[in-house]
Amino acid sequence: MTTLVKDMSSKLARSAFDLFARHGINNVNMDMIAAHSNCTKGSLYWHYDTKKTVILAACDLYYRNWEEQMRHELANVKDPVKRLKKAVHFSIRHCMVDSKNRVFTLGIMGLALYDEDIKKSWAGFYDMVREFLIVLVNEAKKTGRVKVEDARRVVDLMLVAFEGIKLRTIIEPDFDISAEEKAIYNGLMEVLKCSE
Amino acid sequence: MTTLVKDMSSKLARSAFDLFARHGINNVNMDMIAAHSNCTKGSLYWHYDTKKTVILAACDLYYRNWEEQMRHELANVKDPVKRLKKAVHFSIRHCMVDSKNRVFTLGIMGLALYDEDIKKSWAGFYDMVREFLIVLVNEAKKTGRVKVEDARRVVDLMLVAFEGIKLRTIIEPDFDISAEEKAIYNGLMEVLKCSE
DNA sequence: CCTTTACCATACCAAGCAGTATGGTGTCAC
DNA sequence: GTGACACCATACTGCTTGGTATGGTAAAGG
Repeated sequence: MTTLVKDMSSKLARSAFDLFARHGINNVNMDMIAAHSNCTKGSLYWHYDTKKTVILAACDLYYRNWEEQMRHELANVKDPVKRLKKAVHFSIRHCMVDSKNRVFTLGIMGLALYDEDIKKSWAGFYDMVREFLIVLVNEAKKTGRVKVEDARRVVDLMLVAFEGIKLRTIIEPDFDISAEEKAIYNGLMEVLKCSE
Repeated sequence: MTTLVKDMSSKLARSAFDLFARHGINNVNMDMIAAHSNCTKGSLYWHYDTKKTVILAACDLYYRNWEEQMRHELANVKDPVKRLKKAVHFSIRHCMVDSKNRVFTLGIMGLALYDEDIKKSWAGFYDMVREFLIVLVNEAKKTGRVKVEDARRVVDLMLVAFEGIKLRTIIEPDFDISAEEKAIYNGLMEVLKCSE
């Protein structure tokens, strides 16, 4: 029986993202995505040419979600130093502590090793995040309360440490990332030359 | 025609490592490994039960190689601060700048996402490296020339930044890691509170 | 000398899964 | 009312690749 759904593409992408984030991208097949979306594999292929296009749609969903929530976090924050701190806090909570987002993005990194399109997709998001944080660091620097010579350099270092901490959760199951949130925040802020 | 080889297991592991390091682990199949080793797939399976056991053997080879070369690097270095510096320098050259080792270990990280045995193998190596560096930092601290409160904390941060920099090479093809070697070294030494 | 090990050449299997086919119905827009 | 779109149920294909089978020979060890 036909079930017409408005914005079916988005619904499928969201459904796919949920499964990818819960089980790991490589443990999810197209049959599972169709079943989880309450439609048939034929319908899924009506909207998406390949599994890769589904993965890329899930990526876009993730990027959009990050932007939207980051904008919301900083909406009523005027002070540049506070904005920077809140941005880092949010990133830790959203991309690291949130296990679904963490599992998804680690899976994307794994795929980026072998697939050019997925690599470019992630690189685009990574660049966007970096430029965004560089702007925040430069604004904080203008206040005189943050002593940073090269905003780009400290943001780069902070971001690689950030991704490295996510990797660490793969190999250390006992690494309680929620409990370590404050220590992680302090470590990353120190890298940004912005410690209390 | 039979070709008997001494220490065939090691030869196969080394051959496999070479292919994994050159093409990426997921792009290498058992037929390729047999061909590259100048033997048949039947022979390969005589020595190794599964592809996974081949990968784990290649890991052990990598770990052994790291230990051996690190020991060699520090053989005639007595000064604790010099030993720490040399260790970090060597790690950058061996695990990051060396593209084969970098490709191999990134591939292992990708597999560790989904396979418990590979995860444990890598975790074991990671722990060994960490404990080793903590000892070096503590010895350097004793000289009074390195101001570190918590050796474990700074080594952890340095290691996650290290792994994060490797990830960055996946998404930034123009990131010339050899050219950046000095900047990377300086950044990591700063994290270790050991900058010049 | 006999048994076991260590290989060989070659074919084969299985299994999973991405992706396609097909004949259909319901919905929507004009 | 008609054509295009958006789905359906179900079967099917292809294909890659890990892993196995089989009957063999050469080398090694006792």
